[in-house]
Amino acid sequence: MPELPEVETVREGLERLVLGRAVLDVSVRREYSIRRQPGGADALESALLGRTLSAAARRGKFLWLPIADEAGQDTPDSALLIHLGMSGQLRVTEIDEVAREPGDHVRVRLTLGVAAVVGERPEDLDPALILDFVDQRTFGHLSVARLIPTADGLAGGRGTTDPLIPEPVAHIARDLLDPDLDLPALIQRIQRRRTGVKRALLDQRLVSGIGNIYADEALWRAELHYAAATDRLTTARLEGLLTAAQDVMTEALHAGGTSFDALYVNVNGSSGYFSRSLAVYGQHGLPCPRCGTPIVREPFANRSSHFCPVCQRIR
DNA sequence: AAGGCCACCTGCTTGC
DNA sequence: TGCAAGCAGGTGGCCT
Repeated sequence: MPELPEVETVREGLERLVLGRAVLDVSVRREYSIRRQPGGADALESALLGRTLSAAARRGKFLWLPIADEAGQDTPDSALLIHLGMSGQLRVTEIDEVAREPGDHVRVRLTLGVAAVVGERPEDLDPALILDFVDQRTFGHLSVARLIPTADGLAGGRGTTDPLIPEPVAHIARDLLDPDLDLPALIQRIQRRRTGVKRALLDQRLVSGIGNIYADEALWRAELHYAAATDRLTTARLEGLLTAAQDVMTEALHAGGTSFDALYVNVNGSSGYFSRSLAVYGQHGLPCPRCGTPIVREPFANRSSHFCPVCQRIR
């Protein structure tokens, strides 16, 4: 499901709904979903219980919630790290509405305390919440990770000003919506690669957040073939491609953001509103919106590439 | 040692 | 109808 726009939509939902809340209970229903957690469920639980979720940050497709001892304490040194994989979702529900057992695909359930604001009267307190990590295919995962300094000393990602990043995310490059992204440097790094341009777009160590959908959409907008050699692309061409990727993800983010209600943190990429705006992804056999030629799907790196055989030629 | 392949897991769709 | 193969939005690790 989730590429950058979907994960950012989830981050915004978390920022709105769970900040300042304490973790009251941790229930791991599928060990595999916390396979990256050293020490397993016990370690996850003891790292989270009683701690406060103090921010909602994102770089590329990785999300993290820094955890503090108490609301407002010093800069946290660890965070709850979440990757949604192919099919992950987060759902927030008021505890009173959860009368029945979690559904089959709920892999981890957190119970979060009331948002404690000093001076607030009890009747004004928000109710406790359930935060469910739902994941059909279980490629997603969740763990508590140490926060370490960023390589460039700048903010770790969207949603935080701290120059810190979870250790397992340190190798992930800044994404195209990150204000601290160095675009000229990225273009040079791409030109120094000897590979096909789509492989470069999908390499999260080079630029993060782009997945198969937005890679195909950006290549179509920039009129580039997925296998075009990176070391033969001009700076102008690459600027056009990266701008197209920025545009398509920004548009998807705006479309995704509209389909939200207050207590449902959703991930809805292809089934959501934006799927109607896709030019090539999943559109094989349908006419290219630019020239009318039927869109083609070809095997690529154990998945598929969708493109217009006329607009996107190798030269 | 950069580049590329594949396993990891579940469930739905397609085709014989 | 039944069963197998194909397909799905990601990525870490391992091979060359």
